[in-house]
Amino acid sequence: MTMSLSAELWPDVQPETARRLMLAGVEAFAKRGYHATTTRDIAGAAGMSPAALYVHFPSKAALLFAISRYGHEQTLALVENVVAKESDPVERIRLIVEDFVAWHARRHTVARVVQYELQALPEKEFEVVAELRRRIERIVRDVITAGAEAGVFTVSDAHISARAVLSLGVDVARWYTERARQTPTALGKEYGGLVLRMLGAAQPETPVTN
Amino acid sequence: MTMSLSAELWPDVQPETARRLMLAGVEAFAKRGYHATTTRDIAGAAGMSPAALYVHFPSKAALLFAISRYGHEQTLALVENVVAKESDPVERIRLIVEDFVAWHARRHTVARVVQYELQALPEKEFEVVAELRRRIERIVRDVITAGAEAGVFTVSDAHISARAVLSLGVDVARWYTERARQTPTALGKEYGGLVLRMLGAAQPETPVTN
DNA sequence: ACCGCAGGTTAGCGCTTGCTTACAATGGGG
DNA sequence: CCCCATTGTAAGCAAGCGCTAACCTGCGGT
Repeated sequence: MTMSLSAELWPDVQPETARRLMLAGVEAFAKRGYHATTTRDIAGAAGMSPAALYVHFPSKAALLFAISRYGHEQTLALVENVVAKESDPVERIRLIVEDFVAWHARRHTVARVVQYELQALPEKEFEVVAELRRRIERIVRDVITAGAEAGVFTVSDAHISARAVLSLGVDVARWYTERARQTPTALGKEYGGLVLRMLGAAQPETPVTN
Repeated sequence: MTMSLSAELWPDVQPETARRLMLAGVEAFAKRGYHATTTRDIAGAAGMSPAALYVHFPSKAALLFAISRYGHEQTLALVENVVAKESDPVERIRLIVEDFVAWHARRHTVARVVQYELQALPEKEFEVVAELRRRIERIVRDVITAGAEAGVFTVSDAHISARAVLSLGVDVARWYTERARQTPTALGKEYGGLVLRMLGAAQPETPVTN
């Protein structure tokens, strides 16, 4: 049972035409940036007339917000999921990084918009996603703090460490392309190992897993 | 002997008015993005009429290119400097990261334009800075490879490791602000320690300095 | 058979954009 | 003393922008 990419990305957006517009928007925003993209570009790429966009979204900014919000909710869910399923700080960080990095690689087009087109959001909409971002950062920081207190991590500042961990994941969206030599999953595992060493976690026999 | 920020950033650009335009451009591009910035914004911020920009730059894109090129040349020079002065791979990486991170923090406004407004450059101009970027990445990768062959680093893929090291530095430009709790220099030292652990370098007595 | 509405189109409005043209002021060299 | 290069301005053009008004069309419900 294959499904369209847009249905996979935004399963609960109806109708399918709205999803096609979001997909066209994501691709254009990721490649050229929000402000360099015209509503005609988006509608044209979705195979529709310029005015069709306004049947489904009140403005170009609202389309960006829909994309940005869904993306942030997905990454937050990812992180929350790990914390819910696993309690060991080391494994929590490993899995968070694996999933976070893999998502930013597999969904690098969406991720590029999510991470780098924030500033284009109107103030109110920006505040909504900013709150989601704070929750993500807080979770990572708390896991690191817990690990440090348990003695399994060696860090001088959980704030800075959390930033560094997220930086590694976020920046993947900037450089990853389909032609990369590693699959998203493999890259996630690799980065998981790098991060654990960075946090001074006790090491398994093979320092970096393939 | 104090000097204006613009003279400090671009000492060999003449006349001073051109530098003021570059400074206004940097600030606007960093805050709103290239495409959301108008030539009227830039000229206005520099205290001039809209047409004044075209006395010193043939186009808005040429202004961006001047900013981007200077910035890339500065970071490349930084990295080349370390390699010229130091030969031990561990110290090379430590100093590269310290300087690279400190630059991205201290000059975060310029760095934001350098790292995130690339796509707005016309193709020819983009190719010029892309070549500078490749040289930076190559140097870092070569140092890591040398360290791995000397047995002082433990990495499974120098390509990925170099990307990760640069990611940490680049991403600083995205989140650093003047209100950050660490000075650029302190942040650089902190990140130097994190990176050395990430690369599996043999550790001094205190794993993370400061 | 008819309605109403969701979802689409064509045409175009009012405004802003990057950039150009024509012209003014200033000041150092012959 | 004049000349002209340099550095700036005022005014405005052609194109493209986000968005809207007015209208068309097919279809499920009664």
